[in-house]
Amino acid sequence: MRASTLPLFTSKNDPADAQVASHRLLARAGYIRKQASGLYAYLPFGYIVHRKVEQIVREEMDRFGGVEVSLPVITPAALWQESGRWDIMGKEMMRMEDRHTVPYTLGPTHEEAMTDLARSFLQSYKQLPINLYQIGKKYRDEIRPRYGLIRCREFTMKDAYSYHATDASLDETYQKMRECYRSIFERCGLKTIPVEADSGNMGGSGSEEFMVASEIGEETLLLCSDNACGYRSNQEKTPYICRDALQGVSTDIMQEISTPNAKTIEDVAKLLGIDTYHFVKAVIFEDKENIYLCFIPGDRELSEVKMKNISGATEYWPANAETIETLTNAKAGFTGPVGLKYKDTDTVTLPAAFPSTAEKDQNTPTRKTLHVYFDTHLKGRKGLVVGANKTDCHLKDVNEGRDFTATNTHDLVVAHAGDLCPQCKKSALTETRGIEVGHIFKLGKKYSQKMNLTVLDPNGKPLVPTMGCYGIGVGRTVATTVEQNHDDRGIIWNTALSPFKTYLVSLAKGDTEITFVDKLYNTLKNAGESVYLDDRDERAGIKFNDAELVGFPFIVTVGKRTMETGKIELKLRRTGEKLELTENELLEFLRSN
RNA sequence: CGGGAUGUAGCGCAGUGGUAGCGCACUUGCUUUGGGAGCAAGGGGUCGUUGGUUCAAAUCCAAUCAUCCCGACCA
Repeated sequence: MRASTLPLFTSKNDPADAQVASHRLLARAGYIRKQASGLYAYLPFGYIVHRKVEQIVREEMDRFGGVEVSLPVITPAALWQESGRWDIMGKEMMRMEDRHTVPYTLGPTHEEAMTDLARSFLQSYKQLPINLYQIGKKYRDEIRPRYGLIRCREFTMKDAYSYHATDASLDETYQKMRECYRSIFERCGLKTIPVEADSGNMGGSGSEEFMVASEIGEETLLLCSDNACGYRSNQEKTPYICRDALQGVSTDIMQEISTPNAKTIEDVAKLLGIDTYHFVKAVIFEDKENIYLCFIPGDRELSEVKMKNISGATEYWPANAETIETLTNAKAGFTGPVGLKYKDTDTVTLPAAFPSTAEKDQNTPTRKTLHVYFDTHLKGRKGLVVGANKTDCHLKDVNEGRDFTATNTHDLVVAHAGDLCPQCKKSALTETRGIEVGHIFKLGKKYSQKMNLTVLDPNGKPLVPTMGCYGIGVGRTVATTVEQNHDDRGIIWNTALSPFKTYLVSLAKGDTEITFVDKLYNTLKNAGESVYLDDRDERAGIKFNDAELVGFPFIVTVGKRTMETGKIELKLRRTGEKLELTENELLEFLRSN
């Protein structure tokens, strides 16, 4: 292709809103252009790269047993109502109505749509397993789009959904997809870290995220410092294992102490000279129908992800001051597990002072239910300091099992670097930031069940298939590849993703030289080489700079010097290494690279 | 949704009440021509929008929209 046909859209200025390398370079090198916040147009080079990633994904998915289909971008709300997610998905779902005021969504994901398609033709276990995928646009009304292609409101995703008669079959496909994803990212030249992950409100069990390590990553990964162990996990998912399980020294009888105006754990810890580790922190949330009371070690934060997974809560908020006072007889900051007014068991239907605000039919009880959770690390602890459920008072020398009982224990707190690896239980965890580019997980029967997808099993009995779900962000793959492969002059593509393999800089003046360049260009093309000829009427410097900015792997320069020496100059974009080659040597080089 | 900031030419920016500017880009001509050329001459903006204050508003005030940053949420 020639620049006179397929122009460059490079710019000397960085866009003012670009914070990160991939955004800055993709914009400046003319690959993408912003149309609105989180919405990007792909210019010719950008779209070529995008299609190349899609094609790699397609080839590998096909190789590992995927079957490509294409679903509408718009999904009727009815399908989302069937799965129950219409109300659960929050404001990030783009919603719309047609002229008849029928509600739809611009699909943020397609579990429902694909399962609806699958149930239209799946009738027998003999048709399983099947792994259906599509490559298409997804929409999420992100609170804050940022980092160019890394966090958009419209983005292209490959999403696959597999259906299985047995868990063993699901596991087999899941393992294939693990292999498939490794292969995809390797072909793209993208180094990813596969980590154990939380499956969020998708539901399900086994889950692996493919992360790209990056300081701009929006997720935190915890890795075992012992390579032999190899444990890698999303912080959201990582179980907390305390490194030094200290026991409080005192086993004295529990006593009440006055702690006026000491509301935070830090205040009281300072007052008493006791480490926050020995405190019990109470975190209270409520939603329309429930109150969630979580007790965790005082030196830790509650993991809302873990809390959500355990409680099933979706739209909740921190309990307000009145709720806490009514619940505990004390102001916020003095809640503790000893002598809780309403707690006999772990879940209690509260009195009328706690009306449920859920708008349901009259038969629904109008009282909230209290759920009490303890972090496992509180089990068996002695010498604790806890809120006394009395304003300005705490209790010290509190022993679990004697003064209160931690039933309903869960892993509730956020793990951090320095905690013990939950796998080898010997080494400490270290922390890295990461960007998620792919995610595979075992979904289970959540959607197939709710959407009434059944096939007949060998005995002629209905069977609800179990599902897997596998996603890759195409734009994110492009962006993170640039994040990993650039220098101060521009992007550095590998041959698999580069819009063109060779950037042919023509410095030709006069008919002889121009004829020579045209001939070389045609020779390369006829040899099946992907080559971009910069035939613009520009100065050498501009062409060299643009060539390096757009980042094709090989830069070939032809001009007066070529005429004099008979040698063509080849520069390797990545290393900067220069070679002087004859035309045949050049052809040979390109053929083998 | 909370906190902060910014909207002036295609892009990047200056302009604190008195005739709308700079760099790059763009057009034309001449010179130059292997690492972002020089000279000359040009074109292009109802200063985000609406309202207010004022003899006078890009500039002050209000509202509104948009964009960006920090936080909470998410692929």
